[in-house]
Amino acid sequence: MFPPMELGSKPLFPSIPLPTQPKPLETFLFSALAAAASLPHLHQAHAVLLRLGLHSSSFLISKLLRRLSEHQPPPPYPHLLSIFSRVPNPNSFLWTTLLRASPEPFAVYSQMRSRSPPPPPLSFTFSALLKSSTSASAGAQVHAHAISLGGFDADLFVQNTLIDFYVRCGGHLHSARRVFDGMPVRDFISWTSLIVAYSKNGEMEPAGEVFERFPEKDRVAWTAMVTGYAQNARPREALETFDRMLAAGVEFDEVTLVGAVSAVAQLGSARHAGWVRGVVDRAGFSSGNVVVGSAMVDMYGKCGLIDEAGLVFESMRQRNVFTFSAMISGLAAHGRAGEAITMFREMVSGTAIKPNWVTFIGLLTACSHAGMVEEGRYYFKQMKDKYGIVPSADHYACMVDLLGRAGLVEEALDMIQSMPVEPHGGVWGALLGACRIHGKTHVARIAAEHLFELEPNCIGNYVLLSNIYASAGMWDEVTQVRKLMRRRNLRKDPASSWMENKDGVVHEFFAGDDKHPMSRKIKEALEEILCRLKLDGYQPVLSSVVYDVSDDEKERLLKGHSEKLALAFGVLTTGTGDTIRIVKNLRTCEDCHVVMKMASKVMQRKIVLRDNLRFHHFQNGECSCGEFW
DNA sequence: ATAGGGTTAG
Repeated sequence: MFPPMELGSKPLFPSIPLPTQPKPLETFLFSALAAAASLPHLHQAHAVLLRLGLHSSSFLISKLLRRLSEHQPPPPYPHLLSIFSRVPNPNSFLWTTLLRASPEPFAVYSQMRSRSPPPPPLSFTFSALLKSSTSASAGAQVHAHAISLGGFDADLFVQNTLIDFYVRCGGHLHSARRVFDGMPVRDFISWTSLIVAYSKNGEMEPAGEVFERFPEKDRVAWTAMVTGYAQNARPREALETFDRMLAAGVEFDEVTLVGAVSAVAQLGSARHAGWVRGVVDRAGFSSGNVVVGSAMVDMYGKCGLIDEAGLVFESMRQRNVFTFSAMISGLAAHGRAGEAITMFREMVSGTAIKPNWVTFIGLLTACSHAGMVEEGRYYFKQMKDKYGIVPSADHYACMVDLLGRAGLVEEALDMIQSMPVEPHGGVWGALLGACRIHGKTHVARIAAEHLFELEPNCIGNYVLLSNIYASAGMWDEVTQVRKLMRRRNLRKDPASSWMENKDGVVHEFFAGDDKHPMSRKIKEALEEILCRLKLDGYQPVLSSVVYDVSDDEKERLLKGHSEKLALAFGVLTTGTGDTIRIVKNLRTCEDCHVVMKMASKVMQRKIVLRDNLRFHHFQNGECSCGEFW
């Protein structure tokens, strides 16, 4: 398994220049070990140590073990142990190195303690034990033991590790805080660890308080705040913090930018995307860092600029499974299933990158949004058989969506009833969505019953069911659902659309509202647009209204839909060649979809509409979704 | 030796 430990004919450590002044042999060999570029190099180095009779040096052997265990995958533990066991009197440092590499660090620790005299543990020894502790009580025992030995009750290193440990083992925030409060001396790492402790538990307010109290905020602490807000779905605050950091003159790095970029992705704002791109470019990180690049691919996809995402993807020097998955999901969200599939095929045949379960979510979503049932079935099977990925409930949700959208609602129901994992809300929700498209009231009732139990507070499900009944003219059932909503004290999310004008001001519109300062002009502009569309044959799609009212009233309600108001506002406030970008919080209706298509042709405008789950690109009377949404 | 990083469905 291991290469023969013999000296080759090639120079051993070509990257290490010979010392100009003679240095002690051990020091020289130590730096050679540190720089050995590959596993074979390390094995050769080991052979040299053996020849020179230095295999008993704790100093050198611990470096060797350390370097060996850094490799992926590391050599098996028995191999490391055999190297270790040739050292007659291992020191604390070497014991700790072995302990870190061992599958059972506690066993190694007790062996170490049973020596006579026992080598004194180091801070580093306890941090290694804490790293491998999985329960809070195990960690607390290490903590208590360290204190009982004396000399560690105020050890900065051990205490810093403890803060991190208490959070990692399941959010024991109070214990982490107690350690922090009891520290006589704190450094950057103590402060940042506590900030991260709160933010990993979704508690950004206390995180912010600690941050403000920290007198010497450094780059990492600022980054922890930016990232914390981004990871807790608070993109505005993430970007505000990033702005403050720039204003304070603190240097940022790639990690900070990743936080900022992912915040912009959540905002979905094309203007912010352009801004953060500029920051990344000026800092010189545009194509050199896989993580920044992958985050940018994702960001552009989520901001509606899918072609820009493709350009970033192409320009990257390195790509990994995150990069490909982000690109595939982006293409899927923009209805470009063919390209998503091509990208997947290129990934599996043109690179050594293995797809993971997230990659398949993107790929299956692409198939389902394009109605490519057979392709979807094929890749679902491939995922299991060829890549050995066990389908999760999320994957089943994609499959139910795929079958259901394509009209195979009964087959989708069968799949749910026979799937080996417990279906969650996403799975039943996909089925309910399919029932809405295909008017399947019977299956809808089944799906809804499960959803009302799994997600009793999710309003969307009730609205969907009531709309399905309404479309079928089952008004008694509609009343029943509405009563149930009232009983459970649920209120409908108002539909809204928004767009950002050139100055970055976000204008939000609600159905039928006239609160916008330009409301009168917007309504006039909309009337004019609709008139022009009618000359081209537009007829309002009255079935999009799910209330039992007269046709005139239906037409009036349709005119109030928020995305139409946003469209009129866009026509009024942007230049003739500009793309109009609208975001809507819910699914868009048939009628608005028709209006957008026709407007894109009649007014010669590109319109990008993001609804709650995907992008529609309207151009020349057609939509990228191919009528499948 | 200890702190901050990207991809996920309805």
